[in-house]
Amino acid sequence: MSLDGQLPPKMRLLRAAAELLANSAGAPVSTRQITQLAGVTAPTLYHHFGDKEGLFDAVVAAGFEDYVAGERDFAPSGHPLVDIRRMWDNHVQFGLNQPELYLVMFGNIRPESRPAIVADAEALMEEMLNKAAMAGQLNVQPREAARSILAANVGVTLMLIAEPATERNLELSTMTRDAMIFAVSAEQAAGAGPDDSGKSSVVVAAIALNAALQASHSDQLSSSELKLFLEWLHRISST
Amino acid sequence: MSLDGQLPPKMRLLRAAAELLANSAGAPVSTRQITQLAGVTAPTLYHHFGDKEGLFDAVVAAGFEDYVAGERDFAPSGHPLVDIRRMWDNHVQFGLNQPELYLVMFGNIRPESRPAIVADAEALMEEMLNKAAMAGQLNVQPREAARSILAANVGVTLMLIAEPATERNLELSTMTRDAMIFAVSAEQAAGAGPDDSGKSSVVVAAIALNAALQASHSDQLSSSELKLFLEWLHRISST
DNA sequence: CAGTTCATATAGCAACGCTATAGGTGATAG
DNA sequence: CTATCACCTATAGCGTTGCTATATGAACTG
Repeated sequence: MSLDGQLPPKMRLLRAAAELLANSAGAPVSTRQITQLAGVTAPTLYHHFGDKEGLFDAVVAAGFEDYVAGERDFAPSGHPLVDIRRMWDNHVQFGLNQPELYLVMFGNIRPESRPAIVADAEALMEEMLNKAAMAGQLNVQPREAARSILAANVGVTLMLIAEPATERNLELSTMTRDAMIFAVSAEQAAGAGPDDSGKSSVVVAAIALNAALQASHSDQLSSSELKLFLEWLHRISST
Repeated sequence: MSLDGQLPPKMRLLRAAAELLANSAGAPVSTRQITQLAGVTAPTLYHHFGDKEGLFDAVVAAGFEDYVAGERDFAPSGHPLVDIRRMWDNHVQFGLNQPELYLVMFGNIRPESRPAIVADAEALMEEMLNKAAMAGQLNVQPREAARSILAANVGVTLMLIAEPATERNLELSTMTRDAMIFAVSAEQAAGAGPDDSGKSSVVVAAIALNAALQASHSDQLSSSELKLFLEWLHRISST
């Protein structure tokens, strides 16, 4: 251990905190661990950061710099809504790559006091949505859209973090993402008539059979009916 | 102070914890506060609940009972998607009415270990979505839809709780809610926009069938044909 | 050189979650 | 009625937490 390079103690504290935060599998990180790893005693921490939370805020700010930098790099694709998608995915990836850091940033919720970082993230997304709005691709006010999308983004990321890593299904993210983006985008209302050309007759049959399945007691279903049903559905699927 | 009625200490602990949790404006609640208010000493707490977290879990379980009861009361409106909307709103209201309790339930995220309550809430919503699926109103698998909606629901509620009460804008909730419900509902698409913005009604029918078949119990499920059938449906509906 | 300021260390406080141990209470068995 | 035993609660205290009052060293400034 010991980050005893010749760096100033302030830096060593930052790095120690970041490292411990990144590797502490869920367990809380104590100031004593941090100061020990930094090769420094307690008052130094409080001299520079005032607070344990102040130190964490500083770590978070540094992490957020990277996060934002990563965003801006590949941001201007010309299609704002595509950029929003990337932004969402980047957000989720950031959360999954550094869950502890992410939890300090977005998971430390307390009533009536929200972390400053949330406002920053909101502003970042609003800025991007503004471009979409100017391109006439937005259905609602950029600010409201940003808040809404970010809320869903955070919710999804938190839920993914809480899951065992083996079970994590990113489809939860993509599905929610597309739902939110679609909801705020202007393209949606395009051509969807209330009553379209009518569903194909095969599908109508499928729905009818569905109703029959629900209504009938299970005994009445012969295997031949099921076979027929299978055949029909098979034919549908190949169109 | 003192909840020294003649209730058993276990109850007094539960009530003391609930009360302190409800009124502790964001500040953490200590076991000493709880035991003092309950007129009891520390070991009693640990005898009955094993843990501070165990006690909180018990409080949460009680709160969740109320929450679920409130859901089921006005649930069966005949229109599952309407019920989902109510469920969402009820969730948000529950969070805003008892923010501390809510934060213990849904805000206490740790990597790789999610609170049991989340699974319960997910199951509750999936159950409701199953009805929608059987009515052919669903676009995706009920489970995925439930996870997605709940994630957004939690995200929105957390964000609202974190905001100063005076600034809370419930439109954030309604907007996100409608976006999510619309996204999973089958009514949206028909022939909208660029290609795959909506799934074909074939998939909708398949999902409905899948839900219906799984709901009808047992006898048929043992048939190998049915297994094949279900498997095949599953393959269609998860595209 | 004296004075001031900044940065770090010594030592320790109050509060935390939790527990080893023991005492008290009620029901059941002899 | 006594003995036993399981259950419940209290006394006292351990180890750790975030944090600080105070003191010491170093490094500029006059």
